[in-house]
Amino acid sequence: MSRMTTARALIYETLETTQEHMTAYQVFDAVKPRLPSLNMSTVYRSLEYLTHEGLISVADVGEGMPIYEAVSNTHHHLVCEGCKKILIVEHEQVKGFFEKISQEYDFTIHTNHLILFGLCEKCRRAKENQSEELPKSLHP
Amino acid sequence: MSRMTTARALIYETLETTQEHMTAYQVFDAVKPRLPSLNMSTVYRSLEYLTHEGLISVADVGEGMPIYEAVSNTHHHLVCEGCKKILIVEHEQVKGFFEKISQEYDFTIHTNHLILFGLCEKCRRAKENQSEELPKSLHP
DNA sequence: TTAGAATTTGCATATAATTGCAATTGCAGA
DNA sequence: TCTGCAATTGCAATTATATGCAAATTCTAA
Ligand SMILES: [Zn+2]
Ligand SMILES: [Zn+2]
Ligand SMILES: [Zn+2]
Ligand SMILES: [Zn+2]
Repeated sequence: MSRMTTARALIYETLETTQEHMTAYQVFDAVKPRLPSLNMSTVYRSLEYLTHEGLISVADVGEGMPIYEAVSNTHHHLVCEGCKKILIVEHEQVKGFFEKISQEYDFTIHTNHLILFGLCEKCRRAKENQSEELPKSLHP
Repeated sequence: MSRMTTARALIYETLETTQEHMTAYQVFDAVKPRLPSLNMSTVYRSLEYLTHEGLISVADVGEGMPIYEAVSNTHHHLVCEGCKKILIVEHEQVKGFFEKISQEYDFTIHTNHLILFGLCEKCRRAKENQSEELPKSLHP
């Protein structure tokens, strides 16, 4: 049977308290003082465990390492590929879509932290003022 | 200016021809015979480049390494966390949602390969026949 | 063509993440 | 409380991915 050990509890508590996205290393740095024996393997394994239990979520926002956060108020993100800004999307805006897909494909969706990439309004405008520069050999 | 080099072109061609999801290593193995000097660093850098150009897409389906594929017919996936099965979702089913979010947040969505995790119908039923087993200390 | 500038590649190295295994810890039952 | 089993952890080693830099390649324009 699986166990909620000291390491796992402290890691979860940290994410829950911080209420911020943290990388595995940030979690390690935050918990280490309270659990000096803590090892990076344990951090990785605990994060995987907590994710699997649905207590935290992990997201790759394309900049370096994946980030983890406690699952409390379900939400999602828009990540701008231009300025790297991360916006929050309320679950309310996504719910309907999930339900539709669930029904259509008879599939229960667990994903609770959707990451959508694209361009924010500012970056889109900035880009419109440049001529497209495709690699030459791919030009029509 | 960026260049469509031999390595990049062969890597893209491989993904385009195969029409399958491939890991970085599978791409390497497939291209190496035609370009013996090929190096894994180049594979990783080329895949990153092609992704950035929007020619291929990358997805982490939770099983081992990320997988790459040519962007041709836009589609998405449902990944069952029980049996690991990967279903295809037509873009038609997603389009409306993307448009709604785009308008609501004034954000141009580029994401073209959405991965949603959950449970397929079979695995959901299988699970319903088990008593939930939460870690003891988290029980209410 | 050919020279020169700019980009990309290979290689070596660094960093991130995973895994096998023995030691430790947590839990259930006596 | 104590005992014994099973799950977890630390550590070392492995694998996956990223990066600095010099050499090679590609492109441009003379
Ligand atoms: Zn978030
Ligand atoms: Zn932006
Ligand atoms: Zn796909
Ligand atoms: Zn399934």
